[in-house]
Amino acid sequence: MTQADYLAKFWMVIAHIPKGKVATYGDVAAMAGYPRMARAVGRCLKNLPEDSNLPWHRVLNAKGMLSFPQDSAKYRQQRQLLEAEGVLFQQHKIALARHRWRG
DNA sequence: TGAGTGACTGTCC
DNA sequence: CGGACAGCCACTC
Repeated sequence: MTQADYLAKFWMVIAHIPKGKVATYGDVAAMAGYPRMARAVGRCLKNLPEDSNLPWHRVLNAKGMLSFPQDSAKYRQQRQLLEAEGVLFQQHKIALARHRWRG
């Protein structure tokens, strides 16, 4: 197993998250077959090129919150993309129970 | 070479 | 509900 192996799997899992649904970093890692590799998922997204068509905005942390400072451009961008798909925010949190994707 | 860091998490107070 | 903590692993000094 190499780094490229799970990065590729994370990519695939994320690509399969349905519109209007979300998954946590841990979920993505587990679905890809690498439980406890949440951080690796984060790294994966961090390295994503701007022009990738990966729905990276559907991935959030276990608290149901975005992993960016709330006053950052990234936060606003991700939140807008999610709301555009019908994902509801309660203050700064998402109703995970309602939108969490079960592969 | 080793310590610090980070788009993280589950468990245990 | 929140805070501390130990796993986790590639990357950067």
